[in-house]
Amino acid sequence: MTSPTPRSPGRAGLQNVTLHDVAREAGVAVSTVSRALTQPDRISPATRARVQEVARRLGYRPNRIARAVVSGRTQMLAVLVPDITNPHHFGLIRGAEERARAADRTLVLGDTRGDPGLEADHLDRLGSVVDGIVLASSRLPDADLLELARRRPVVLHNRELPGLPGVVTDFDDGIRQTLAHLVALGHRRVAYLSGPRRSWSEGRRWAALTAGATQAGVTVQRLGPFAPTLDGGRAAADAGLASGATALVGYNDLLAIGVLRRLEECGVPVPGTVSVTGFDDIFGADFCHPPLTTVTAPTEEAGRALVDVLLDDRSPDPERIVLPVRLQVRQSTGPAPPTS
Amino acid sequence: MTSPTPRSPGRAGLQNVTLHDVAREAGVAVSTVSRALTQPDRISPATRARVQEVARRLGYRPNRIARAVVSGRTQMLAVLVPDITNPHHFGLIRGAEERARAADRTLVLGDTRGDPGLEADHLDRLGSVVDGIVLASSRLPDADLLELARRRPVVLHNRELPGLPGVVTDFDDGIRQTLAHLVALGHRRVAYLSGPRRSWSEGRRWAALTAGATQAGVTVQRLGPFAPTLDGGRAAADAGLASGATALVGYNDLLAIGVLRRLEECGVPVPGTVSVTGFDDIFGADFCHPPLTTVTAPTEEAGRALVDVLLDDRSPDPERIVLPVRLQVRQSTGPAPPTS
DNA sequence: TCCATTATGGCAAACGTTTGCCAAATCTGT
DNA sequence: ACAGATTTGGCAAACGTTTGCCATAATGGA
Repeated sequence: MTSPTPRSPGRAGLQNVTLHDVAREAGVAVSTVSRALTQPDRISPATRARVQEVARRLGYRPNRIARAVVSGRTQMLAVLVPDITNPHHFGLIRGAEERARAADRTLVLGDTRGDPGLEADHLDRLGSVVDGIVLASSRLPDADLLELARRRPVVLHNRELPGLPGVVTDFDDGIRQTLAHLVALGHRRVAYLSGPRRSWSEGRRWAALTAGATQAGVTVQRLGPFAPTLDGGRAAADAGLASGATALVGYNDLLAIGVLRRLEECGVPVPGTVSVTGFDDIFGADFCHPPLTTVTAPTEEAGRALVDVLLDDRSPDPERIVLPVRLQVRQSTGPAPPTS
Repeated sequence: MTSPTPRSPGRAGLQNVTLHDVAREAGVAVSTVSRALTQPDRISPATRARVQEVARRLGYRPNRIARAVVSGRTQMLAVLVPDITNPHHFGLIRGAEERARAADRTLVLGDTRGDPGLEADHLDRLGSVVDGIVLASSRLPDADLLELARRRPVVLHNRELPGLPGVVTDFDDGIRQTLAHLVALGHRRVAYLSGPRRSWSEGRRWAALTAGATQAGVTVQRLGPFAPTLDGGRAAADAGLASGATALVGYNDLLAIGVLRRLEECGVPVPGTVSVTGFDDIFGADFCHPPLTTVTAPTEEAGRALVDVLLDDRSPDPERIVLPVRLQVRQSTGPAPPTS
């Protein structure tokens, strides 16, 4: 069973059997074949059966590209995340996929590496191909986003922009809970290990932190920015130690885990000397050493909500959903050391 | 600055400005616009400049769908992985993206969840859209893969199939190194915590293990199958302990880390009572507790090689690349306990 | 048996591009 | 100033579908 009759190669040599082939073989018009396959009620049972049989026998597969050129829809949705290797996005992706599948859409994923240039590039390529776009933690300027949204439905994750629908994690509350936890443990000097300055969530967390700090009467200083990665965390650990703070609030878990690793290497007891917290509750946060106290968010629900909002485009005005968070206390936080 | 003149909505209400619009505005033919933008040398500098100016002013974006319907190529490549949340695939994805970008292709990612049905579904939807497909650890029957390959260029990762190009990790050598390491530590009874039976790599690992075991004069038993996840590992831990083996070889790191967590909970010293190894060297393998001895493979290189092979389609015969592995010894393995 | 419905299938246009081919215009060398 | 070569831009077909519209065939009621 080698390759069968090498069908007419066409210009691309790829297209297999088309509606025309089926039509010719079945002795009917192209339109009849099309209808027999997509609107069966429109064609008599006899013809329909014959056409379907021929289509099956020839191994006909509809060309979705050609279909899209007339319908204007590809039934594909794009999800762009800044870092696909960040476990934080897993839930989002899974949730989005679940809903996309339920709505009979194909999800395509893209990784922007947190680079606005790459993000724009991806959008340029995908923009005219997909029916809608989920942008997670976009780093693009407001103007670009608005312009994009004029061409395609767009939903933002963890970025707020008047006029565009979005789903955001309740950062403020997460930071508030973290701070309350630390204060209850007796911490009075807190250092924030900041992430990418251009990131919306970074600004949001810092704002919440300063607000909460003044209210609770503790001092908080901002260190960094650091790369939101394990390596970034290693650098952040040193800065955090030098700052004299007794508690380090990391921009996210990736960074916080990097901090923990560095501290362990340096023999600094956690939480004995310094407490560490993260944000996201990613894969690994519960089995690093010590397990990380962090803020957990319902990311799968976020993914579901994002796709729901995207597909539910007959929105009166842009929908805005805020997802609740919860502080997951583990062993990386403890009472502040007695000194100070 | 609200939305500008709402352009003619068309049937889909999405298409923005087309070649026709630019042509009309610039007072030239559609074909001239097309050429001015894609083959600049073909058009006089004066006309070219005018057309480009108009295109820019109108905000023209080529419709890649329409472009694809004539060229037969979308410049998109698909990468399908069985579990996008498995850190093992990160390197592959990153490497593939790097090469795709270099070749000016767009990479779209799909998650099959290790389910042949979903995998087929994805292929059905993407098959007629992308120019080529990278299939990582495909669970599809051979026949399906061959049929798919007849329609689109396909490259397999960690699956061997005569007639199709592929890139595989040197499982045999990885298992061999693992076994040698354990034997050197004095282990004589080894248990293999197996993964999905349908997986090609599973069969491969087990074969290598039995072969190596008889040669080294140690006994090895196969437990499972277990789900290749953290939870699967928890179940595997209990089975492993009950087996009386002094060393547990996990199907992959995800499973092995699950084993470690379960053992820690149960207060079983690792490697004091039992040694544990994994495969893949994923994110987390170096900061779990204790850090995991595992086999590391050049996954980024795999990703690059896969795309290279895919694009280099003028293959005389299907290319087959085997990537070397290295045992990364950490603290989860140690001397066999003195008993026995 | 005849008229009025309804069911069925075909024709052709359309979607937004690219591209082969041709005619007109411009240039070159004498 | 003229023949030939080259450049420039337009026409129209093509890619594989979907779909509005029309003509014919089949069906129903009287």
